[in-house]
Amino acid sequence: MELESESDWECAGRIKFSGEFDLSATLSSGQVFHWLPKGKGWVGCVGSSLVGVRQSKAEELLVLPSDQTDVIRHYFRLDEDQAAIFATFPRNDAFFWQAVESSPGLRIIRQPLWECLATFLTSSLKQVAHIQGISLALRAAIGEEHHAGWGTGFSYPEPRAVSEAGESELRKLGLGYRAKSVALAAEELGKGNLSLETGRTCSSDEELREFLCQFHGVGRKIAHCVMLFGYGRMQAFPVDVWIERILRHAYYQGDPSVKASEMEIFAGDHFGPYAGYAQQFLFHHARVHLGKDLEK
DNA sequence: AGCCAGGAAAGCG
DNA sequence: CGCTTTCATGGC
Repeated sequence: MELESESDWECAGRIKFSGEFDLSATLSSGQVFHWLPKGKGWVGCVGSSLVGVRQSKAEELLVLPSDQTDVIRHYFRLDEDQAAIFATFPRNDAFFWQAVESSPGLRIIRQPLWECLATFLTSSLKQVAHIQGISLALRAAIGEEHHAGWGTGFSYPEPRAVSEAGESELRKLGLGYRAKSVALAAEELGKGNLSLETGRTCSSDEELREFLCQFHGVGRKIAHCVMLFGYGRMQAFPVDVWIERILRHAYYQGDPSVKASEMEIFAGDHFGPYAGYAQQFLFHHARVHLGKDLEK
Protein backbone atom coordinates (compact mmCIF):
# COMPACT_ATOMS: atom_id res chain seq x y z
CA MET A 1 0.00 0.00 0.00
CA GLU A 2 1.42 3.32 -1.01
CA LEU A 3 -1.11 5.46 0.85
CA GLU A 4 -1.72 7.13 -2.50
CA SER A 5 -5.29 6.01 -3.20
CA GLU A 6 -8.39 6.79 -1.18
CA SER A 7 -8.97 3.10 -0.42
CA ASP A 8 -5.61 2.95 1.41
CA TRP A 9 -7.10 5.32 3.98
CA GLU A 10 -10.49 3.63 4.19
CA CYS A 11 -10.01 2.08 7.62
CA ALA A 12 -8.24 5.12 9.08
CA GLY A 13 -9.38 6.83 12.26
CA ARG A 14 -10.72 10.35 11.93
CA ILE A 15 -9.89 13.38 14.04
CA LYS A 16 -12.05 16.47 13.78
CA PHE A 17 -10.63 19.57 15.39
CA SER A 18 -11.03 23.31 15.22
CA GLY A 19 -8.53 26.04 14.53
CA GLU A 20 -5.54 26.32 12.25
CA PHE A 21 -3.40 23.26 11.62
CA ASP A 22 -0.92 22.49 8.86
CA LEU A 23 0.42 18.95 9.18
CA SER A 24 3.18 19.30 6.56
CA ALA A 25 4.43 22.61 7.90
CA THR A 26 4.42 21.30 11.46
CA LEU A 27 6.36 18.14 10.57
CA SER A 28 8.87 20.15 8.52
CA SER A 29 9.35 22.99 10.98
CA GLY A 30 12.49 21.76 12.68
CA GLN A 31 11.02 20.44 15.91
CA VAL A 32 10.83 16.78 14.86
CA PHE A 33 13.06 15.11 12.28
CA HIS A 34 11.99 11.57 11.45
CA TRP A 35 8.62 11.80 9.66
CA LEU A 36 8.68 10.74 6.02
CA PRO A 37 6.13 11.73 3.38
CA LYS A 38 4.36 8.78 1.82
CA GLY A 39 1.56 8.98 -0.71
CA LYS A 40 -1.00 11.48 0.52
CA GLY A 41 0.27 11.37 4.09
CA TRP A 42 3.21 10.97 6.45
CA VAL A 43 4.63 7.93 8.22
CA GLY A 44 6.56 7.97 11.48
CA CYS A 45 6.71 6.69 15.03
CA VAL A 46 5.19 8.32 18.10
CA GLY A 47 7.13 6.62 20.85
CA SER A 48 6.94 2.94 19.94
CA SER A 49 3.82 3.20 17.80
CA LEU A 50 4.08 3.31 14.03
CA VAL A 51 1.55 5.80 12.70
CA GLY A 52 0.35 7.08 9.34
CA VAL A 53 -1.23 10.53 9.25
CA ARG A 54 -2.91 12.52 6.52
CA GLN A 55 -4.60 15.89 6.50
CA SER A 56 -7.79 15.22 4.55
CA LYS A 57 -9.40 18.62 5.14
CA ALA A 58 -8.47 21.87 6.85
CA GLU A 59 -9.96 20.63 10.11
CA GLU A 60 -9.63 16.86 9.75
CA LEU A 61 -6.88 14.27 10.09
CA LEU A 62 -6.91 10.60 9.09
CA VAL A 63 -4.92 8.24 11.30
CA LEU A 64 -3.58 4.73 10.69
CA PRO A 65 -4.12 2.53 12.58
CA SER A 66 -7.45 3.90 13.80
CA ASP A 67 -6.70 3.18 17.47
CA GLN A 68 -3.96 5.84 17.43
CA THR A 69 -6.28 8.82 17.06
CA ASP A 70 -6.00 9.79 20.75
CA VAL A 71 -2.21 9.54 20.56
CA ILE A 72 -2.13 11.79 17.49
CA ARG A 73 -4.59 14.31 18.93
CA HIS A 74 -2.33 14.66 21.95
CA TYR A 75 0.90 14.68 19.90
CA PHE A 76 -0.22 17.63 17.75
CA ARG A 77 -2.07 19.45 20.55
CA LEU A 78 -5.32 19.33 18.60
CA ASP A 79 -7.27 19.44 21.85
CA GLU A 80 -5.89 22.87 22.72
CA ASP A 81 -7.81 26.12 22.51
CA GLN A 82 -5.61 27.74 19.89
CA ALA A 83 -7.61 30.97 19.74
CA ALA A 84 -6.96 31.48 23.44
CA ILE A 85 -3.22 31.06 22.85
CA PHE A 86 -3.23 33.53 19.94
CA ALA A 87 -5.06 35.98 22.17
CA THR A 88 -2.05 36.10 24.51
CA PHE A 89 0.27 37.40 21.77
CA PRO A 90 1.01 41.13 21.49
CA ARG A 91 -1.53 42.72 19.16
CA ASN A 92 0.58 45.62 17.99
CA ASP A 93 3.50 43.60 16.62
CA ALA A 94 3.03 43.70 12.84
CA PHE A 95 6.25 41.83 12.10
CA PHE A 96 5.29 38.91 14.32
CA TRP A 97 1.75 38.65 12.91
CA GLN A 98 3.21 38.58 9.43
CA ALA A 99 5.23 35.52 10.49
CA VAL A 100 2.05 33.93 11.89
CA GLU A 101 0.16 34.63 8.69
CA SER A 102 2.81 32.95 6.55
CA SER A 103 2.09 29.62 8.27
CA PRO A 104 -0.71 29.95 10.83
CA GLY A 105 -1.12 26.17 11.08
CA LEU A 106 2.16 25.51 12.88
CA ARG A 107 1.70 23.77 16.20
CA ILE A 108 4.11 22.77 18.94
CA ILE A 109 4.40 18.98 19.10
CA ARG A 110 4.35 17.02 22.35
CA GLN A 111 7.33 14.70 21.94
CA PRO A 112 8.45 11.80 24.10
CA LEU A 113 11.14 13.16 26.45
CA TRP A 114 14.08 10.92 25.69
CA GLU A 115 13.91 11.11 21.89
CA CYS A 116 13.43 14.85 22.17
CA LEU A 117 16.53 15.30 24.34
CA ALA A 118 18.65 12.92 22.25
CA THR A 119 17.58 14.46 18.95
CA PHE A 120 18.35 18.00 20.06
CA LEU A 121 21.70 16.87 21.44
CA THR A 122 22.50 15.69 17.91
CA SER A 123 21.18 18.90 16.36
CA SER A 124 23.81 21.33 17.58
CA LEU A 125 25.40 23.35 14.81
CA LYS A 126 23.73 21.35 12.07
CA GLN A 127 21.18 22.07 9.38
CA VAL A 128 17.68 20.65 9.48
CA ALA A 129 18.26 18.40 6.45
CA HIS A 130 21.36 17.01 8.07
CA ILE A 131 19.65 16.34 11.40
CA GLN A 132 16.96 14.45 9.50
CA GLY A 133 19.56 12.21 7.88
CA ILE A 134 21.33 11.40 11.14
CA SER A 135 18.06 10.95 13.01
CA LEU A 136 16.82 8.38 10.50
CA ALA A 137 20.18 6.59 10.30
CA LEU A 138 20.30 6.26 14.08
CA ARG A 139 16.75 4.91 14.27
CA ALA A 140 17.41 2.43 11.47
CA ALA A 141 20.67 1.22 13.02
CA ILE A 142 19.75 0.94 16.71
CA GLY A 143 15.99 1.49 16.94
CA GLU A 144 13.22 -1.04 16.67
CA GLU A 145 11.61 -1.67 13.33
CA HIS A 146 7.82 -1.54 13.13
CA HIS A 147 5.72 -2.87 10.28
CA ALA A 148 2.21 -2.30 9.09
CA GLY A 149 0.48 -3.17 5.85
CA TRP A 150 0.85 0.46 4.79
CA GLY A 151 4.40 1.21 5.86
CA THR A 152 7.51 0.70 7.94
CA GLY A 153 9.26 2.85 10.50
CA PHE A 154 11.74 2.84 13.35
CA SER A 155 11.15 3.95 16.91
CA TYR A 156 13.89 5.90 18.69
CA PRO A 157 16.13 3.46 20.60
CA GLU A 158 15.75 3.40 24.38
CA PRO A 159 18.64 4.83 26.46
CA ARG A 160 19.84 1.30 27.26
CA ALA A 161 20.18 0.43 23.55
CA VAL A 162 21.98 3.69 22.75
CA SER A 163 24.31 3.23 25.68
CA GLU A 164 25.11 -0.32 24.57
CA ALA A 165 25.90 0.90 21.06
CA GLY A 166 28.31 3.39 22.59
CA GLU A 167 30.00 6.57 21.42
CA SER A 168 32.04 4.98 18.62
CA GLU A 169 28.96 3.44 16.99
CA LEU A 170 27.20 6.81 17.20
CA ARG A 171 30.18 8.44 15.51
CA LYS A 172 29.88 5.99 12.66
CA LEU A 173 26.30 7.18 12.22
CA GLY A 174 27.58 10.71 11.62
CA LEU A 175 26.99 12.37 15.00
CA GLY A 176 30.58 13.62 15.21
CA TYR A 177 31.47 15.24 18.54
CA ARG A 178 27.80 15.08 19.55
CA ALA A 179 28.15 11.31 19.98
CA LYS A 180 29.79 11.84 23.36
CA SER A 181 26.86 13.83 24.75
CA VAL A 182 24.23 11.38 23.48
CA ALA A 183 26.18 8.39 24.79
CA LEU A 184 26.67 10.01 28.20
CA ALA A 185 23.00 10.93 28.54
CA ALA A 186 21.95 7.43 27.44
CA GLU A 187 24.31 5.87 29.98
CA GLU A 188 23.03 8.09 32.77
CA LEU A 189 19.37 7.40 31.99
CA GLY A 190 19.90 3.73 31.11
CA LYS A 191 21.24 3.01 34.58
CA GLY A 192 17.84 3.97 35.91
CA ASN A 193 18.85 6.09 38.89
CA LEU A 194 17.91 9.21 36.96
CA SER A 195 14.72 9.76 34.97
CA LEU A 196 13.59 12.52 32.66
CA GLU A 197 10.12 12.05 34.18
CA THR A 198 11.49 13.74 37.31
CA GLY A 199 11.61 16.98 35.34
CA ARG A 200 7.83 17.01 35.04
CA THR A 201 7.58 17.71 38.75
CA CYS A 202 9.73 20.86 38.56
CA SER A 203 7.61 23.77 39.69
CA SER A 204 9.48 26.48 37.80
CA ASP A 205 11.04 26.73 34.35
CA GLU A 206 14.35 27.71 35.98
CA GLU A 207 14.37 24.53 38.05
CA LEU A 208 13.66 22.38 34.99
CA ARG A 209 16.34 24.15 32.96
CA GLU A 210 18.92 23.50 35.67
CA PHE A 211 17.87 19.86 35.80
CA LEU A 212 18.37 19.51 32.04
CA CYS A 213 21.64 21.44 31.98
CA GLN A 214 23.16 18.77 34.20
CA PHE A 215 23.49 16.61 31.11
CA HIS A 216 26.75 17.06 29.23
CA GLY A 217 26.10 18.96 26.02
CA VAL A 218 22.91 20.60 27.21
CA GLY A 219 23.08 24.39 27.48
CA ARG A 220 20.30 26.96 27.53
CA LYS A 221 19.33 26.53 23.87
CA ILE A 222 18.92 22.74 23.91
CA ALA A 223 17.34 22.84 27.39
CA HIS A 224 14.73 25.26 26.06
CA CYS A 225 14.02 23.04 23.03
CA VAL A 226 13.41 20.03 25.28
CA MET A 227 11.32 22.13 27.66
CA LEU A 228 9.17 23.39 24.80
CA PHE A 229 8.85 20.31 22.55
CA GLY A 230 9.06 17.66 25.29
CA TYR A 231 7.79 19.04 28.59
CA GLY A 232 5.30 21.46 27.06
CA ARG A 233 6.71 24.49 28.88
CA MET A 234 5.26 26.98 26.47
CA GLN A 235 7.22 29.98 27.68
CA ALA A 236 10.62 28.35 27.03
CA PHE A 237 12.24 30.36 24.23
CA PRO A 238 15.18 28.70 22.44
CA VAL A 239 17.51 31.30 20.91
CA ASP A 240 19.40 29.78 18.00
CA VAL A 241 21.17 31.43 15.08
CA TRP A 242 17.93 31.93 13.13
CA ILE A 243 16.03 33.43 16.03
CA GLU A 244 18.99 35.59 16.89
CA ARG A 245 19.09 36.91 13.34
CA ILE A 246 15.39 37.54 13.04
CA LEU A 247 15.04 39.22 16.44
CA ARG A 248 18.10 41.37 15.78
CA HIS A 249 16.62 42.39 12.45
CA ALA A 250 13.06 43.02 13.65
CA TYR A 251 13.47 44.38 17.17
CA TYR A 252 17.01 45.75 17.46
CA GLN A 253 17.55 47.51 14.10
CA GLY A 254 20.26 44.96 13.27
CA ASP A 255 22.41 46.00 16.22
CA PRO A 256 25.15 43.32 16.38
CA SER A 257 25.98 44.00 20.03
CA VAL A 258 22.70 42.62 21.41
CA LYS A 259 23.29 39.26 23.08
CA ALA A 260 21.15 36.10 23.08
CA SER A 261 20.55 36.39 26.82
CA GLU A 262 19.00 39.82 26.35
CA MET A 263 16.77 38.51 23.56
CA GLU A 264 15.57 35.68 25.80
CA ILE A 265 14.40 38.13 28.43
CA PHE A 266 12.79 40.39 25.85
CA ALA A 267 10.94 37.42 24.32
CA GLY A 268 9.38 36.21 27.56
CA ASP A 269 8.37 39.76 28.29
CA HIS A 270 7.08 40.65 24.86
CA PHE A 271 5.40 37.40 23.76
CA GLY A 272 4.13 36.24 27.16
CA PRO A 273 3.26 32.79 28.54
CA TYR A 274 3.31 31.19 25.06
CA ALA A 275 6.59 32.78 23.95
CA GLY A 276 7.87 29.38 22.80
CA TYR A 277 4.90 29.02 20.48
CA ALA A 278 5.70 32.47 19.07
CA GLN A 279 9.31 31.38 18.58
CA GLN A 280 8.17 28.60 16.25
CA PHE A 281 6.40 31.06 13.94
CA LEU A 282 9.44 33.32 13.86
CA PHE A 283 11.83 30.42 13.27
CA HIS A 284 9.81 28.96 10.45
CA HIS A 285 9.28 32.35 8.87
CA ALA A 286 12.98 33.14 9.04
CA ARG A 287 13.96 29.87 7.38
CA VAL A 288 11.31 29.59 4.70
CA HIS A 289 10.57 33.16 3.71
CA LEU A 290 13.51 35.34 4.59
CA GLY A 291 16.59 33.14 4.35
CA LYS A 292 19.70 34.98 3.28
CA ASP A 293 18.06 38.37 3.10
CA LEU A 294 18.31 38.58 6.86
CA GLU A 295 22.07 39.01 6.85
CA LYS A 296 21.83 42.66 5.96
C1' DA B 1 35.20 37.53 29.06
C1' DG B 2 36.21 35.93 24.77
C1' DC B 3 38.11 32.29 21.78
C1' DC B 4 38.34 27.76 19.86
C1' DA B 5 38.02 22.70 19.12
C1' DG B 6 35.21 19.18 17.36
C1' DG B 7 33.02 16.90 13.07
C1' DA B 8 30.49 16.14 8.75
C1' DA B 9 27.49 17.36 5.10
C1' DA B 10 24.34 20.61 3.09
C1' DG B 11 24.41 24.90 0.72
C1' DC B 12 26.41 28.08 -1.78
C1' DG B 13 29.15 30.07 -5.90
C1' DC C 1 34.78 21.32 -7.17
C1' DG C 2 36.25 23.83 -3.13
C1' DC C 3 34.79 26.83 0.36
C1' DT C 4 31.58 28.38 3.95
C1' DT C 5 27.94 27.61 7.03
C1' DT C 6 25.51 25.00 10.07
C1' DC C 7 18.33 25.43 15.23
C1' DA C 8 25.76 25.21 20.60
C1' DT C 9 28.45 23.77 24.26
C1' DG C 10 32.31 23.06 27.18
C1' DG C 11 36.69 24.08 28.38
C1' DC C 12 40.38 26.91 28.49
